[in-house]
Amino acid sequence: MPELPEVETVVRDLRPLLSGRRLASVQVSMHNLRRPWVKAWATQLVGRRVEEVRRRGKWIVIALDGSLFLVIHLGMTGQLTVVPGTEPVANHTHLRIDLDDGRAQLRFRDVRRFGSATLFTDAAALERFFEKSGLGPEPFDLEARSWREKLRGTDRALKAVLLDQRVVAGVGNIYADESLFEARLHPGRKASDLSAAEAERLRKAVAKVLKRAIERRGSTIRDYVGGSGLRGGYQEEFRVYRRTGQPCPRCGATIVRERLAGRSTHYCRQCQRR
DNA sequence: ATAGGCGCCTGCTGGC
DNA sequence: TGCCAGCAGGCGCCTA
Repeated sequence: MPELPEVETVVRDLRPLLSGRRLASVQVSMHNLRRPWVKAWATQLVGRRVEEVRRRGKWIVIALDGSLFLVIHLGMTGQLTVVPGTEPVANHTHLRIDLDDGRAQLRFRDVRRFGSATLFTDAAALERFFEKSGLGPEPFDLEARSWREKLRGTDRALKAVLLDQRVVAGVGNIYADESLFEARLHPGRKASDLSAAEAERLRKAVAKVLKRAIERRGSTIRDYVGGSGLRGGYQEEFRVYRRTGQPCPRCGATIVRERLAGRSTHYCRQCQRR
């Protein structure tokens, strides 16, 4: 699911709803997510105050007082919302945390359970976690020179490079395809073959596409909703993703789909030449 | 060290 | 209508 624009939307939605609130009772489901639940969490979380809600790549970080960090990844089908506690509990809801206003509840729902929730007990441990995964720079902070060098240093296909969270954090299958279309680059092009101008075009395209998608509150194909349950709107602006067989908005040629880097990849053969 | 493939899960869609 | 293959916003582990 959720790539950077969706996660950013969740974070922006949750920030005013969670900041300053204290966590009350915690309930976890019997199913493990990607990582098993740790029973001790429930007691560790109770009474903590939310100091900050932020994003790093596709990770949501809820910073609590006492240097505790609840870190959530939405995987493919994760939903993190704050709803009235009286709202019926949807199936596949794995975590519920009551807030101290006595009415609202933070809920984590994840049908496919590819998501995760992890608790870090100090800032250094959280930092080590991101470091160990090699999480790359945020796309809006990408420095032109290091980006160019990074591309020059690998023979992999552009599609694979964009999906690699170590190269740039937050891009997934939708926005990789949309960015490559915006930059008029074939997804199968070898990164090392790009000219400096092409590399720069791609860097700008990624930022432009992600920025616009955030403005539209991300893309909802099936499961994704923002922090207050609202769907996204960027799917209405897709130019290649999931548009196989339809005309290219730029040249009218037919959009094709191919398997690349193990993922469904959409592009225009006319505008995106090898 | 790097790149590719598979498995983890559930649910929906389209073809027969 | 039913069945089954294929597909889905991701990532981590295993191989070569």
